[in-house]
Amino acid sequence: MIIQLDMQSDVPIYTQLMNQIIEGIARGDLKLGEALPSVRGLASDIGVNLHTVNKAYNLLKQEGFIQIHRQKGVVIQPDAMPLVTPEYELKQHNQLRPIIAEAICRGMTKEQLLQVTEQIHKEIMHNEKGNA
Amino acid sequence: MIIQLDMQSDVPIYTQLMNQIIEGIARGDLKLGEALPSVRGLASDIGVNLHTVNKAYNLLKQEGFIQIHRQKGVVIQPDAMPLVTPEYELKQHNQLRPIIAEAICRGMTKEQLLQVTEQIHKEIMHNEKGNA
Amino acid sequence: MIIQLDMQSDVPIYTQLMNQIIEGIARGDLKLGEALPSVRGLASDIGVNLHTVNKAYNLLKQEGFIQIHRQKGVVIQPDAMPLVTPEYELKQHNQLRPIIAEAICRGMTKEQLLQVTEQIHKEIMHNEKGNA
Amino acid sequence: MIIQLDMQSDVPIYTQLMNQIIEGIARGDLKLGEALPSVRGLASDIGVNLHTVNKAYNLLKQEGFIQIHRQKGVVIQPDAMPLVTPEYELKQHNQLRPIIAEAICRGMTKEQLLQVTEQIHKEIMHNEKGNA
DNA sequence: GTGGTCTAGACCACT
DNA sequence: GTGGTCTAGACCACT
Repeated sequence: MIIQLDMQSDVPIYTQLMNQIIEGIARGDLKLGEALPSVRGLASDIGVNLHTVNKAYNLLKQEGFIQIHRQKGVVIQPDAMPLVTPEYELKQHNQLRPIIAEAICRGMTKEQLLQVTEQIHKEIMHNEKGNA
Repeated sequence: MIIQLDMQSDVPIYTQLMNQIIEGIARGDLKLGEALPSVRGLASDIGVNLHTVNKAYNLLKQEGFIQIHRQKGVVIQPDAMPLVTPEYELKQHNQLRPIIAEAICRGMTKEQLLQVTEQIHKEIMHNEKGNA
Repeated sequence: MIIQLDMQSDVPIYTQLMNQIIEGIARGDLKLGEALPSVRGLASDIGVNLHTVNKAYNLLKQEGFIQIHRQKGVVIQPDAMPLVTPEYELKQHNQLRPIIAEAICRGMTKEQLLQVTEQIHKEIMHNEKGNA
Repeated sequence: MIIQLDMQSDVPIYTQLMNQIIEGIARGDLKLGEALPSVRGLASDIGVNLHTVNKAYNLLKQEGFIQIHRQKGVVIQPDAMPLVTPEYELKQHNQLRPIIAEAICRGMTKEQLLQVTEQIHKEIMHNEKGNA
């Protein structure tokens, strides 16, 4: 999978990394149980410090997206993705709310908003290679 | 309008302030041309640093949501809200994408995602006092 | 509160730090809502790197023992300590089991084991200064 | 005796192995003088590295739980288990202390703590096949 | 070779 | 002044 980072962005690199990996899973580029590059391997590939990759991996592990084995390395969670918990619903709500509020201010209709959402959903699922 | 801040959150206070004001406009609590409290007034009202309110106001001005006059003070943009520019569309896209990707990972269907979006849209518009 | 670290121990420093703070709360030396030293302050006080303190603080925050405010600094969770969750019970069980098994091997009776437990409990609660 | 390893756990495998064998002795599944599988045999049985089994066996030997003979192979210490030495008491104390401190923080009473200890003791002794 | 821990040091965001 | 992020580099534990 190709990781694309924007070093100018004010989104922390480790967050961008997490997002890229999560999207990789969503679109099926990364299959459940599939191996990810080692911390040092990925770090040197994308030209960032090992600790930055480590932080991203550890947070993904905490949230249940990946497993880290001390010797075998890192794999996408083989059993099942984390589910929609109440905590997640709250987090998602808090993330979406200001985005939707701004859209309303700027005159987007509900229909336009839903269309954008659907469009992004399609973009992600489009290259989908089938993730169980 | 009542400002609700979460001092525990890791969302910067100035960002929360911006979000609250933008949502206030979206729901019609804040009308076009309406006066906002002075920097000092708001800061002491909600118990935050002067610089924090200042930063929020300045960013809102930059984005075109408010006007700041030396004499008249701060008012919601009287003429018209900023519109849906290509830059805004890009920003919105970049904000929504990782949220939608995570939702897909966790097994939310497109329909559930649209429902959540519609639900939040309704929440914001509900207390609407008419600025459509 | 005095922090005592054993630099020779194979228990990671950040874990020792966590343990010391948790025991400080247990014995009432650290009251709910009380301020803890800043990351850098504590690091220089006890002669370890800032990142080591940071890791301990962040894990304690994750588990709900402390709150971290970006500017105000670090405080013991003011509202209430984390409770006995099923996850915690499992963790505790897994920690205690091998300890108890070894004690049995070495010929300790159940009574002796309970006595040791009670003794340590008393040691911790002894200097207790009253924690709500 | 059945060895149960958790490859996901961050407890090192050699430690898990040691714990399982010690618990096997505690519960009487492994009798004094009883033969243990060879390093190679056990390693291939449970699918772990030779060195891992070796490390576990060597540490168990150091602590006096097993004997390793060039010819006869590995046996549970035939004469008597290691006893409660001052060093062991110190180690046990250091292991139990942070566990008990956290339990106190989370609001467990002394009685609940003793109950958990007793419960685990019973779990281990229950399948006991007599080596009291 | 893998991740884990720790250090030293820098710059940034926030208030 | 506070914590957050990132780098460069080292040694260790585990297999």
